[in-house]
Amino acid sequence: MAKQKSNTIRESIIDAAIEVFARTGFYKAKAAEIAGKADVAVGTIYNYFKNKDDILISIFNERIGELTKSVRTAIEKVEKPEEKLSIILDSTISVLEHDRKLAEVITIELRQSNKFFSSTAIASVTEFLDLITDVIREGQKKKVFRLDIDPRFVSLTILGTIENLLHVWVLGDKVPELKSKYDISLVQGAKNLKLLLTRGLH
Amino acid sequence: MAKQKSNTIRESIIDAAIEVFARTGFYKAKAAEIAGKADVAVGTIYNYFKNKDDILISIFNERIGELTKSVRTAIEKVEKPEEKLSIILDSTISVLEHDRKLAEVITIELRQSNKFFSSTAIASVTEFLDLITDVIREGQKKKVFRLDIDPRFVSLTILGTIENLLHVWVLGDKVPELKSKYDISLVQGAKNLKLLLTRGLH
Amino acid sequence: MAKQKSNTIRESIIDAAIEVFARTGFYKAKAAEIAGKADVAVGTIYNYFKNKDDILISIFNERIGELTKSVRTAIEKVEKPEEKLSIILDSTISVLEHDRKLAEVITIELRQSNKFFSSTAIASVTEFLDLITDVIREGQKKKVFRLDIDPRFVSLTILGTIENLLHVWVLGDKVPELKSKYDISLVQGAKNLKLLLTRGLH
Amino acid sequence: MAKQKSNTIRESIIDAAIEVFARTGFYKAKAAEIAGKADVAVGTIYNYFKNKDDILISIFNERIGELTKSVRTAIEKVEKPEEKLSIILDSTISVLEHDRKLAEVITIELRQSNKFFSSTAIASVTEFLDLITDVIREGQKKKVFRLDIDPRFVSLTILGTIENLLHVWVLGDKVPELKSKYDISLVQGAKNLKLLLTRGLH
DNA sequence: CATGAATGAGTATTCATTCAT
DNA sequence: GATGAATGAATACTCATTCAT
Repeated sequence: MAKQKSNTIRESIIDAAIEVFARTGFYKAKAAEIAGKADVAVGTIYNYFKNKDDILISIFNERIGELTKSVRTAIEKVEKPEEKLSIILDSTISVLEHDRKLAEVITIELRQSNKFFSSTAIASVTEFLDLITDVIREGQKKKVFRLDIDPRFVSLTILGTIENLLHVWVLGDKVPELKSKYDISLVQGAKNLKLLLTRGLH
Repeated sequence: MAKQKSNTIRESIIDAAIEVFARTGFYKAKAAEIAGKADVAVGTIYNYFKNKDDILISIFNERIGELTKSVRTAIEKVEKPEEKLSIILDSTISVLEHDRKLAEVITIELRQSNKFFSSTAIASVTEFLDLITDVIREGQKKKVFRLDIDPRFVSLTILGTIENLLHVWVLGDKVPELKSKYDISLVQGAKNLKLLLTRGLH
Repeated sequence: MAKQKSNTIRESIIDAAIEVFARTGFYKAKAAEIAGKADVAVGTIYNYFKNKDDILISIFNERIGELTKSVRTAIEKVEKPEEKLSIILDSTISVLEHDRKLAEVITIELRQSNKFFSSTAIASVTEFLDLITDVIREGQKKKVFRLDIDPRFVSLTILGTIENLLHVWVLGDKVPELKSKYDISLVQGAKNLKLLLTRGLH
Repeated sequence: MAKQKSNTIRESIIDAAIEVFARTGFYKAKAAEIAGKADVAVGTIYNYFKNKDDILISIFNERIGELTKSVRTAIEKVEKPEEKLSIILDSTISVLEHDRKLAEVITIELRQSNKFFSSTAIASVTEFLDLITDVIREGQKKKVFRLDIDPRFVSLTILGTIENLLHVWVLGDKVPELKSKYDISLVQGAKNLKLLLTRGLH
């Protein structure tokens, strides 16, 4: 019960932080505002997180972790690597499309925490990358994917593409010039990416 | 002569800023340290730049501008879109490979300025994206590239891939775990990207 | 209790500020020195006041407000306008004579805040002026004061005289030349002012 | 010729400074803006004045000096102390009414220079006060003014009244509330002051 | 655990003044 | 004398974090 309540408070802090980080940016985000939105006292934040960096890293680890986990589950019962790849793209896009604030945090704010690169967060990304890399490797082993392309490279391409699609999407409102020129929906982007990979990988 | 000297001072400030931004991060970069490295007084910085943001944006605009320009020049005399695309990748990678600090700034620091997105900097990126998009469009018109892929999407993919290759490269020293797993050289990356696109776009 | 304590802190900041403003001048007054004298941290000042201007204006409003209030109370039970006027002068002088630091702030520092004139502070002065103006008007209505003099003018004269008496008094120590020539005590000044007005207004 | 030119430059700096001080306030006035308005280089200011304080003090000394001098000249040929007093008021008001910017500087900005009180400027004011004091003393000797009022007090009253009339006049545009209530023209103020003194001093 | 008042380290920016030309 | 680029001291204010209640 106490645990339950604690979890609730922790969650509301994280939710508030996502919102504030997304709008204000990590460095300009104020603990007081996060506390206000979470409806707790400022000090309470520090009962659940070591510091501001810790909030950002937690958001990242937990949410990316969830994403990776749900994607992994989704491809578990599937056999064909091509199909797995397709599902990875679809489910990733789907999650982010329905949690725009999270997408904003990931895309824009992630790199703003100085301590980020020395933290466990890098592991979260690597885990996601590994998921893709493994699928490609498997496909190569099964001879459905060409062998002359580095599987790790493919995962970097996929992640990079998704990041930029998110970037344009998220920036859309703030930068009309960009939106008018490069307004590709996440879904359309995913479709294109599949087209490119399908032929590019064979 | 005075102009010459001014340019020299401006340049040394920019060089110092690139170095400091890359190591410290934009937000933690101190004006005093930039001034120290540039061998000028703190106040002198503000004779050449409006504020810290202005330095970052200037670096970006000028350097990306140069990159775009040199890439544009490189493909000018070439006819075939496939060849153009290949040259774009090669020259981009080549410039960045020989200017690691620039790569660091682009990759890590670029998104740390809040004012970035409301500035002219977005135009610099767009210009680079447009360059690629136009080549793809041209290829589609000439029927050498498939028509069912959005040219704008391709430029986002290419940019995203380059960004992540840079990211891994630049992060390499700081994050050994990542390096050991995803250590792909820029050149190797470019090669892979060409392989992927060659078949993926036809 | 908490409220009590807060008031105490606020008061000690105001007291410290009065002292520092009076000695250093508003613009040269350092937040750190005020904090030091008030025995609080610098940041604490900003928990109670928006900025330096706000301190000055608060001092002014509150102290002048008290003055006006005490003067108003003093003349409440009195009937004759001449008597009221006399009491106004006496009580004003009396308050200021016993709070020299307040006198210094009013005299020397008051006009040093740029934001002063667009603030509520002007209302405090006006209130004091109105008090006098009303008494004069009342006297005119009762035909004890001549009708050919503008009541508002009289209040400006009285205020101006008090200001200059304060000025000379306060400056005395700093400027010996002035003191030796124009050393009129507040009480002597008030006496003279009454003599001037008694006949001048009839 | 060189002297001529120098004087011209010095004058234009003073004129520019009066304007800038009056609008911006002494502390916020920038040397660069004064230089700009005076159409000289920043460094040139320092060929004519020791520092910013020196400009303000010079303005004060010279202009008040001129005022005192012209007032003194005006009353020279007059015999009666009552008439002298009247002329003092009229000419003072007249000068200030036609040089509003100077009035602003005198009224609002004068006290903002920290070094003011230790300078020669105090002598300028004293000189002006003495002028009035002497006239009153003379009147007392001639038995046209009552003897029970301190002549020095009278000069403080007159100066204080003029200051406040100026203050209201000058503040008029900035503070509508004050203007609507206490809008007395300088001329009307002078007239009232004469009425008050005529009877008050006899 | 929750609170939120108190803390004080930390820094971008300004601008009067200088001085080499 | 005139210039104006370079200087660098000087400081109000912020805000993450603490800790007594």
